[in-house]
Amino acid sequence: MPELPEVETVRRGLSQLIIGKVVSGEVHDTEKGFPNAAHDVQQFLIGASVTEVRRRAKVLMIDLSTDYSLLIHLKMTGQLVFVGETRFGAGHPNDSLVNELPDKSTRVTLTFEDGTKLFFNDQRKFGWMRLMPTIEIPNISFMQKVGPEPLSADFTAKDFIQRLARRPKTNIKAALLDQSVVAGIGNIYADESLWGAKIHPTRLVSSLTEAEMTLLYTEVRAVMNLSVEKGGSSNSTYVNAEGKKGSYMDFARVFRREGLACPRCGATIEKLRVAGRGTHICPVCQAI
DNA sequence: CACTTGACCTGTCCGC
DNA sequence: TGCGGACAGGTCAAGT
Repeated sequence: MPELPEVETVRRGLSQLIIGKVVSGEVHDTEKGFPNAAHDVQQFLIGASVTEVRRRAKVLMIDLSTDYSLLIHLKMTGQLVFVGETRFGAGHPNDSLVNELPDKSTRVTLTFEDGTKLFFNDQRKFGWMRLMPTIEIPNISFMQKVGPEPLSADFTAKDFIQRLARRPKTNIKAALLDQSVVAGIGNIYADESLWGAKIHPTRLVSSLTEAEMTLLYTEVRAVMNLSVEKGGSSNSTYVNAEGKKGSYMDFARVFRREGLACPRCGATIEKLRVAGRGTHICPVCQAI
């Protein structure tokens, strides 16, 4: 899925596109994609207007005037695509989506009173959308355990080091992917950050020096900030709220670049398996 | 308890 | 061209 930069890109897009819109009675869903009781949908979604679009870690929250929210996790292949038939001109990438959506991956379709639509698509069906009272969001188990936002101004290197210290016997890649340590890092940005800090992904957290962890903190933030700026990374399924792809992969230094030259030292990038995930490294820069 | 591994799904790509 | 297996940006439950 979409990691923090991709979800943030979707959030920014949706903020521009759907705040103030009113959900009409035309809501289509599948049991898997939208498992809320029908009476909740009727009472708290239909007729509600969108007041805010928020993000915490990789979870999106669409707040409604009924004091309910739609919570959405895109997991690996989820998309939230807004289609406004009159909003985009001919030739705009969104234009073709008017006729392409819904498709077989569409799990939920929301229609607004002005005729525009929001599609929740998910090829692999790992993602979810859930309607719940806004005030109860902080109580769900994920929100209780999720770590700090890595790009927030008050997240410091000291915080990062202290939180890593809670997982001393695991490898650093698994620790970065652990959402209770820091929120929002996924497979792409874990690899990119470790390359930036010249740390081998199988190194145990307890073996890292303070200087290495401080550098890793800087790299995590730099990589995430760059990706947010570039609209995230796109493989085959990720698109933003307007159905467009992000360009971070043009800037990736190791992720999915196995067999190519390391941009720093020229050695050949390798792919291995760490923490059950495909992992990309420069064997020279990131020697154990 | 801390940590690792499978399961959840569908689609695509790669080797035989 | 067909078929089997591995793999894909995440998270949780079950296993050691």
